[in-house]
Amino acid sequence: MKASELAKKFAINVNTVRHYVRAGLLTPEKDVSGYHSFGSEEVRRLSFILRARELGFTLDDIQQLLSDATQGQSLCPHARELIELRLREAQEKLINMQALVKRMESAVEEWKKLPDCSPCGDHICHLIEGGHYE
Amino acid sequence: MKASELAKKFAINVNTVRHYVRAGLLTPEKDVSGYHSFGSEEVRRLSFILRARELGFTLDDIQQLLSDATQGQSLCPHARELIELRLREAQEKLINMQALVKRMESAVEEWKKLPDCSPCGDHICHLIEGGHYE
DNA sequence: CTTGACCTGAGAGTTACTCAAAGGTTTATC
DNA sequence: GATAAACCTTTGAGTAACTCTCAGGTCAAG
Repeated sequence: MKASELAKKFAINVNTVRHYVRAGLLTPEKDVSGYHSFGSEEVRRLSFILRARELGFTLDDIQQLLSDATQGQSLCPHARELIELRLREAQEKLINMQALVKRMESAVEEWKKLPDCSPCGDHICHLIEGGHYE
Repeated sequence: MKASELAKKFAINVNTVRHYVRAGLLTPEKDVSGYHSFGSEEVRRLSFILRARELGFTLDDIQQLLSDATQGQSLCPHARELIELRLREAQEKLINMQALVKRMESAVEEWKKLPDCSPCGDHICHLIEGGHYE
């Protein structure tokens, strides 16, 4: 199976496949003409990668898990540790995003009540400069 | 005022100040020995930059707003357009983050019920491979 | 045999910093 | 006056996870 076929199978960009090859997450063989040849093992690895990605693991995490696995170690404890770390990070990021969206929504609301102004010596943009949205 | 003094005044990293200079957001003069000299205009610009950043504008957005302003145009309409765009983007990102955190939380919960397994021919890591968290 | 549709690896671009290296300046001390 | 510490500067690289582009090789059809 060539890179483009693999990409189509999983409905991802072919460049993403190549990116994973470059990063060492996938290690396909090569045919005589230098084309990648992905076998069923590589298909299974890609499926693992995509599922782990959906769970919030970084590519580095996934790389570690895969190399643990090929060394015959049980990677479940490692996976448990990692996801709890990534979960905490994601929760924190989520809180920040929520606060940002709230600030933006407030600003948009407040600005509806304010007129546009021409710039003068004292203002770059009074919408942004003022403390109106807090 | 030198870069380090400006950074201290706003409690930001001095490298951030330099980054804004490099990006053209701040345009300080130079003294005889080649040191940056930030005047009150630059202080006001940095204050604008930081406030706009808090509202979710990108540095590129901010650059545009500032250059509009120096060209004597009213940038309020532009600012309104931009923030509505950035707000929609942020809302979408927020929804994705919420879904991700939910998936992660479900996975952590489900995994508590499952034992670790040694890797065998059929599994890389059954925690991740299985459909247990959906 | 040439055209067009593939494939490859390598390199750059994205965001907003952050850090480090190499070298110039200033200040204090001896 | 020499020197060392503590500044400052510009420049280049590193971060995450792709995405895109480029130059060049391969292959099937007409």
